[in-house]
Amino acid sequence: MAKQKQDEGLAPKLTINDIARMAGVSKKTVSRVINRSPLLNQETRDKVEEIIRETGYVPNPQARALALGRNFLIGLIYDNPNVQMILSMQKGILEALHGTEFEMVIRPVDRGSNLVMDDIRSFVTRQRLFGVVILPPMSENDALARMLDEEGCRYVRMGSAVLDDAEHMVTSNDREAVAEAVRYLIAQGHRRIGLIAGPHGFRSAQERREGFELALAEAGISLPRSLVADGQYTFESGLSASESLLDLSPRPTAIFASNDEMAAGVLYAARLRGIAVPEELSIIGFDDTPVTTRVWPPLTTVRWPIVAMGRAAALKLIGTAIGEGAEVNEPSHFSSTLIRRGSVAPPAAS
Amino acid sequence: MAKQKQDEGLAPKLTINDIARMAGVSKKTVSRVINRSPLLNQETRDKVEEIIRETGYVPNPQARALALGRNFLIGLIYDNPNVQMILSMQKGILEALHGTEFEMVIRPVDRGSNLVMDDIRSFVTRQRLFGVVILPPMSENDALARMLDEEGCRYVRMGSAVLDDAEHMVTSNDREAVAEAVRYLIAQGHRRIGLIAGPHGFRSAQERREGFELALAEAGISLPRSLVADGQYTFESGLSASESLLDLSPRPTAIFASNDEMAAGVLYAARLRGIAVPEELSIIGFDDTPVTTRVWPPLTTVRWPIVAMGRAAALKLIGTAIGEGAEVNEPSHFSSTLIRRGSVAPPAAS
DNA sequence: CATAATTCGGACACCGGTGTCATTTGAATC
DNA sequence: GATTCAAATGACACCGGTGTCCGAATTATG
Repeated sequence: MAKQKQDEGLAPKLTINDIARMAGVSKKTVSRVINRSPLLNQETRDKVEEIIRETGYVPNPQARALALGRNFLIGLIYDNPNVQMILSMQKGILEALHGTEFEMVIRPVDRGSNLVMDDIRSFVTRQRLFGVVILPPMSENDALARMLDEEGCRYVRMGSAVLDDAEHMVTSNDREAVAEAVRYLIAQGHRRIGLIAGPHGFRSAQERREGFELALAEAGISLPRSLVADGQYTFESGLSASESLLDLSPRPTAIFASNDEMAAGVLYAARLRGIAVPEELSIIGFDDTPVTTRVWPPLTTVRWPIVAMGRAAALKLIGTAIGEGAEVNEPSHFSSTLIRRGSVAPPAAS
Repeated sequence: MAKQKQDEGLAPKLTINDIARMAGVSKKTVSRVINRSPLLNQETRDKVEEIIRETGYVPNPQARALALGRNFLIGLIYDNPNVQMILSMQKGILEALHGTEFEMVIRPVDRGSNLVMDDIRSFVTRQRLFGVVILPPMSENDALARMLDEEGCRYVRMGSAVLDDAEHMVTSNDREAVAEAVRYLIAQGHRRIGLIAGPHGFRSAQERREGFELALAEAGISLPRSLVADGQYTFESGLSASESLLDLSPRPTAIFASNDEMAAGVLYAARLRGIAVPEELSIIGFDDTPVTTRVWPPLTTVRWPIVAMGRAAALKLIGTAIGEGAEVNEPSHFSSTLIRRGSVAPPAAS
């Protein structure tokens, strides 16, 4: 049982009382300065601010949290297997939070577990989170959004389409981005184009699929069921899903995979069978993760601005708090771009 | 200026006073039960615990943080470019923290910025962090450790070797792991083996280099300077560093890259030059990141148990707090294993 | 110039826990 | 049975902020 021996000779922390005494005002007045209360004499405000600056005083977040009944923490909730996306999102959120009093806490949850809801509820209520950012596919869960509303916890949902809840959405337009990618394949001369779809129940998977079908329909190309394979957004699933496509005769001359991991799986499968990419098979992925440039040939893909979206999400949450209360009721919409690398070529003359 | 309208009809949060009233004891007694104070009558303890269980009462972390002058947050500090490692580490830490009252907060810092120290100081003092985990190479910064000591902030340093500060270290033995990998190459018949080293100033880079040299020395193989190239632990640096090695005549028959990203760069460079891997060039990397299985051929590499190390680090920090006060003064040491995939073969007969 | 209206600042309670120290209780000792 | 002592519990201040409400100072008005 080690005794606690703390605070040996540390610079004693300044409190609001110290500042009040030094400024010759009451602590409440200092509090008003900190919180930018409008009903303050400019002189008083200047005086107190001066002292705060000189002393480098910073209010104790724990005390504020207790008094306000709300912590200065932004939660990040995800049940997503895509590490790259998660880290980019963290990066964006941290960028927005940097220099503010907010910190980010993270809660990965088990997709499928039926304790998820309780887990998240206790997460947000115990820590009295200021707000949370929810990543897809969890963000598509309306029950979760309702629960957060009930608990009085702000939230922003990242998504690939505007759901019923525009006010809380930060989105990218996956459907149109995929359509553009597929139009590019068609422009190169491809007609037999395979799709590796994402998992059922993922909104993004559906959006991407719709974009795929849209581009084909525009060009009057029919899509036999055999050219669509189901994947799980993982490398392994992309690898096995592509088997059925590559067994087809005639073989598709191009494959769109609904994310990069699966696209890497397609590439791997092609290699195993000795199919040359891009000469005999063109591949396009989605996400623009680093893997696209590590493999050979580097993969053509769709890039969506994850970091920027993370930043936007965090700003949307804390915007009111730090006094940038602009257009907070609009969904924030981002668009994606096709990144052309080496995995697409015109189909071999057949 | 939106008004704040909170707590509409939420289940009012239970406080320690409620529990005290229900149990017919003082709040201090309830506090003692919560904190497992030893000087409590067993009967009283049981009665209070019973009520706590029934009501599902959870103490307010903000209030505890204020009263104790210490928050229940574990910080993760890194200046490391390796996303995969960071996420694995997060995973390990979160695993250890799950079910406790602790949360994890993250602080990426700019390597090189001279504000780093102040940034971290304000991070740990403002939030009154319970403790922090520091990832390499930042973990090798002794000045940082001293500063944390001064501030009374617990810390654990992840590293590839035990520094002067064994008590706070969680380590893996990179040197021995690399030596084993290189012995494997030698056993396959390789004699001209190139090294792509990590950046100067990284302890892990030095350890890996030493392991490399050790294995060569054991086998009586000399290491000409030309067989060593400097990298930065990035894909691009691996790509360019391997240029000089592959230009050599005679060319090395194998290359050890100090991490997987650079190994992927070597593979890419080989592909650009039409050098067959593994027939004409064997490659071994380090870290066992997913990229090793995405490329062709899949890369032989060294796996170190990052998740387990993250878990160990977090447990080491909170161990005393949750009453598992075991061997906390020992460094926790982990060992790595060679993962054999497809990028190593005996050298072509020359 | 007296009075009312308005603005500004302060006293005090409170958020929900913990530390200190005094008090009560029961058993042990003489 | 009175005294002593240790163990168990409680009263109260305190951590460092914020909300409420009221009084003082300042200005506008009659």
